[in-house]
Formats: sequence, structure tokens, C-alpha cells
Amino acid sequence: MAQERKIDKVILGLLCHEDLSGYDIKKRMDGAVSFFWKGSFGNIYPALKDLENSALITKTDSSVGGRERSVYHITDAGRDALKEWLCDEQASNELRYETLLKLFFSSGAGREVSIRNIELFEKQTARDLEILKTCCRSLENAQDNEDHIYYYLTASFGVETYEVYLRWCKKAKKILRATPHNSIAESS
Amino acid sequence: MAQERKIDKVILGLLCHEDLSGYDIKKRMDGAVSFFWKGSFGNIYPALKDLENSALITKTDSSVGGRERSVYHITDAGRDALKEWLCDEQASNELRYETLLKLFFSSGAGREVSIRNIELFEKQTARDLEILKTCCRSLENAQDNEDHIYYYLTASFGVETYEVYLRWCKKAKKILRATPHNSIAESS
DNA sequence: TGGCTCATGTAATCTGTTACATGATTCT
DNA sequence: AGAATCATGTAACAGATTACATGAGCCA
Repeated sequence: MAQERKIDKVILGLLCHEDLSGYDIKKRMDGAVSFFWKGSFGNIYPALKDLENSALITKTDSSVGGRERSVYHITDAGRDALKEWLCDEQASNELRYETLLKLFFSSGAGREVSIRNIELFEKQTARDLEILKTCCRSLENAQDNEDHIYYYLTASFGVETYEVYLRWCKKAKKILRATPHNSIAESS
Repeated sequence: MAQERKIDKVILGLLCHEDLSGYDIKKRMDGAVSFFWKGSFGNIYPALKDLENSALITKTDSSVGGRERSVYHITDAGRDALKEWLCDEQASNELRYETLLKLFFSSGAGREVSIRNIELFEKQTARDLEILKTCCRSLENAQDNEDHIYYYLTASFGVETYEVYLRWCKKAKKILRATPHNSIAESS
């Protein structure tokens, strides 16, 4: 297990709770996890194969009729690997926001362009926030399960940061509209 | 220019203001840009070569003595390419936070582990926040330059989100310490 | 003299994305 | 019948990380 591939951990984490197929894993990843981690089929299926070869998961054929379906189950070694990762103090936290990158270099295109870019970001954030809020509310009312507290905490991280994003958008637009600026940059 | 490689835009954006060497570009990227975009030499040098081949930048040798140094300059075509990107409505904004990923799957390791992981995140965030705050303050007092308003806005995005991160850390730790939980998950 | 910073680049490797290929089932 | 969804996988490509290789200048 010299591999540090994050998709492996996501798969192990999901399988820790229930047996799933590759397709199921994709669906889970498109859900509540998606705002801080993404995956694709071209990513998931090879990882499942590797994890099976490393004996961290086992594969069981559960095809119904002619439709093929392989369900994966985590092994004890898999649980150990997951726990080892959880206990490892290293964690890479990366923000890759093209909107901020554009804003940083926006003097080349003028204020109208930067305001529009902020508005696009604002709209997307508002949409995502609604989804996260719904998610958060349903988790608040289901604290019976030990897992739910962790789901709630991650979702609430999303809600709180997205709310700040929206406040920042308003502030940024206000500043860009209010302060004086030379019109040369604008007209070029 | 069918390429969508972000490192190209970062280089063009930086060269828009001043002529720089590959080494300089790396230094700039390690500065204020680093919290929302990262780069490495193995990334920058090949990109510089490609951009030169596409005539978006030009290379000038400015070696001093035996120490080699190549300085790059943006062309008009380069400025056009940068502007085209700035005006393009598409923007990919991705958060890849391993800390959140771990937290989401933390029921496998228990509360003590998750609290420690949050504390590690908290410490790193506090460190980064101080750097961003300093950056933000110096930009507030230098609004003479049109570029500075954009630098300020991106830095203030960082400051505001990091402050929320810290508030969330406190809340999360409190919840994890306060609510009752079964000790089986803890002892396993 | 030794260590740090300046300075450029390559190569191996890893990882992810996208598109493609295939085919069954279910719903309207 | 046709569209959407279920379901698995591969191949080509893109992009980034890491380590490596090299060497000069500067400072203590």
C-alpha cells in the first residue's frame, strides 16, 4: 500500500458502511461528497481492480438476469488501511478556484468583466448552498446514527463557507462599482 | 490554442505586469497566488516552452556572467489570449480538502482522531490566515494602482473564508466533545 | 570550504478526465 | 418503440508531482 491515491480512501470509506458496486460508488460520490471530492468511472473502476488485487476489498458477482453487477465488500485489511489513513496526520487541502485566478489577473479585462465573473460564481454558489442546506437540515434531525454527526459536520462546513462566499461576492461587487478607476483599462 | 491548461493563464497573467524568468514565476506563484493555485518547475518550464512556440510569449537571454537566465515577455497575441480567457464564462472551482474527506469517514476511527485532525487543520489555517491578513493590510494602503484592487479582493476572499474555517473548527470540536456517543466505535 | 540561493531543465511516474464501446432493463 | 437509466469497462490523452541532474554566485 505505497499508494497515496485518494480515490482508494473514498472507496474504502464508502464500503465501510455498506457493500456497493462501482456504479453505486459513483452515485455516492456525486452526492454529499462531491463538494469536496470528485470521481469518475474512469477513475473508480481501475481503483476497484487495484484494491481487489491488494486484498483490501473483495468482489462478488450479483448479476440479476443479463444485467451484470459486481458488488464490493471491504476486508479487515481494508478497514485497517482506512484507519491508518484516518490516523495519519498528513492531509492535503487544496483550493483550485479559477474564479479567483481570473479575478487576480482581471486588470487586463476591466471591471465589467470581473463583476460578471463574480456574478456567475455567486449564482453557482447560491445553487450549491441550497442543496447543502437541505442536506444539513435532514442530518440535524437524524443524530441517532454515529456516522451522521460526521456527515453533518462536513455539510455544515460547506454551508458556512458558501454563505461567506456570497457575502464576499456582494462586498466585492460593491467595491468594484464604487471606487474610482481609470477608464483606459476599461476601454482597451 | 486549444489548450485549457491553467498554468498557461497564470504565466500570461503574471507576465502581463512584468517580464519574468521561470524561476521568478515560481516565486510569484509561491506568494499570494498560492492559496488558490499552485505550480512547480516541472510544470512551469514546459509551459513556457509551449507558450513560446505558440508565440504568446518571447524569450530573451539575459544571463549575467556564467549564471544563465532567460526572461520572458508577453506578446500582443498573449494579451489577447489572456483577455479571451478572462471573458470566458466557464470557470472550474474545485475544493479538494482531505481533512473533510477524513472527517466524513471518521466513524471508523473514533472521535479523538477526528478532533486531532480538526486541530491540525485549525493550526495550519491560523498560520495561513496571518500571512493573508498581512498581505491584505498592505494592499488596503496601496489602492493607487488599478491592479491592487484585484489583489486585495482575492486576498480578502482568503481572509474571510479562513476566519470561517476557524469558527467552524471550534464549533466542530465542541460538538464532537459534547454529544453522547457509543464507546464501541472508539475502542475498536 | 560549505551551504544557501539562483537558475534551468528533463524524465519517470502518477492520476485524473474524456470519450468511446457495449449491452441490458425499465419506464412512458 | 424509444428514451432514460443501470452497469461495466478501456484507451487516449492531459496535466501535475517528484526526483533527478547540473552548475554558478554569494555569504559566513
